[in-house]
Amino acid sequence: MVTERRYHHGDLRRVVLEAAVKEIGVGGPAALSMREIARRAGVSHAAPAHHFGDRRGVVTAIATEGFGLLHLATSRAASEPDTLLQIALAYIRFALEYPAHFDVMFRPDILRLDDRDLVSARDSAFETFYGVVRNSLNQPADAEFTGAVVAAWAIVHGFATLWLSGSLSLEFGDDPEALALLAGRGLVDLARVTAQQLPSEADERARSPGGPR
Amino acid sequence: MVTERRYHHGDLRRVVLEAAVKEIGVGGPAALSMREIARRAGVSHAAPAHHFGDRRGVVTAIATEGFGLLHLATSRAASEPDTLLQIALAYIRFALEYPAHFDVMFRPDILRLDDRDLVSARDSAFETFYGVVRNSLNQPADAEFTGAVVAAWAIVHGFATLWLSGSLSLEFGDDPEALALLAGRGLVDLARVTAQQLPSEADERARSPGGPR
DNA sequence: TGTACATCAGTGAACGCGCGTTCACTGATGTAC
DNA sequence: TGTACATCAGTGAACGCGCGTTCACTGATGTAC
Repeated sequence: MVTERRYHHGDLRRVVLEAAVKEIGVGGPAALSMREIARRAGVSHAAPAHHFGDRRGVVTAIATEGFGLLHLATSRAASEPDTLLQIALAYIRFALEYPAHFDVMFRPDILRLDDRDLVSARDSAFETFYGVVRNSLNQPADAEFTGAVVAAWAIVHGFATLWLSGSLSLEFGDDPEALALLAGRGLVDLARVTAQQLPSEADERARSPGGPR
Repeated sequence: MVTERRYHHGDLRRVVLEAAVKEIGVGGPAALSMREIARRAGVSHAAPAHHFGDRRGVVTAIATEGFGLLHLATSRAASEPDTLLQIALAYIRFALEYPAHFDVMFRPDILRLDDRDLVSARDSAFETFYGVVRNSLNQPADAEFTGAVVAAWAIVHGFATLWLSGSLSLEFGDDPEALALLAGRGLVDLARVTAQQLPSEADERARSPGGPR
């Protein structure tokens, strides 16, 4: 642990990122300012610009890191026997453990969407997710696969988002993991009713946009 | 249509709200400034404060209006025969039709969470949602009901959020309603697998935080 | 091992800008008599 | 119908503040010879 102040910081990039993450944790990505980040990182206010250009650069770097972490977490889950359940829990755990990263990952308005590293990290993470869903179903047709992926993503993403916004803990207690499992069983009950109310597969196929991509 | 400028506007509250909604549509709730709202509404920059106090006041009013609109939309769906499907579509349609309202409704950090009107509008909207889910299941036990409500909410909320962030349209086409129906069927496939991977009901009940509230 | 030089990382003063807030004001409206 | 007065809604100038950006600078590091 080097605490003495040197002129050349050596690891300023890392420190700035961590400061930004903390700052987002406090005031959300909206309130993020380069001056505030610098203050938190203990460097002059112009220093962060050296590494990231501007706010967008910082946020994009955090999002990229986030997709990397998500990829890691979901990859691990992919090797468990109960893959589908484990990857769902992994997604939710990731969001709750890294709320600032998660927040920023889905905000196209404050990201450099065309950033190479971001795109590549995002793609890796999602390929893993898609792969797990596909393998969990039994040789799914394309439309079936698309629907399942979107449904799976929506439910874990929705759960994480609602929990982070405080909407769930307000009414359903303070143990997210237990509630997620409860929701998993609720999903089964729900699907039974949904199956009866959906238009027939033929109707749906006629309306659908086709397979993925 | 009165276009002449009068000193007393008469309906400034309404106009300010609409200006704020448009502004949020452009730059997100983060970038919202009272000066910009006033500019858009065509009044002096100090006028909006007269009605709303500050930014939080404006945002809280928009969120309140949003919960009112959601309540309206879901109430209508509640009287359809295929209630569960209809309320899900209603939720998603609402979010996509009023993205600024929807955005703001789940941001505790920029709302006056204890605002009476907000709380009451929110409660009304959710009571309708809960009621529909409860009625759709067959006399559900409390834990079953909680799980189903959370699952239903998570999936529609997740779908809406992902769609609005552009994450879904990027890979799955440009027709949200068709994709939502596809996801509905995917949900059924998913539930089949999930049912096998979940811990037993007994295990789950032992872990669960109990019923709602 | 030493020296010269280019490059890189970070500093700190200065700037102009848009913001929220305050405040004395003015125009419009409603009410009492 | 007229007048006086209180109240309300909106104005516009002024303020201080934090921001991003720019720029000449300086300290540290790496490399060539």
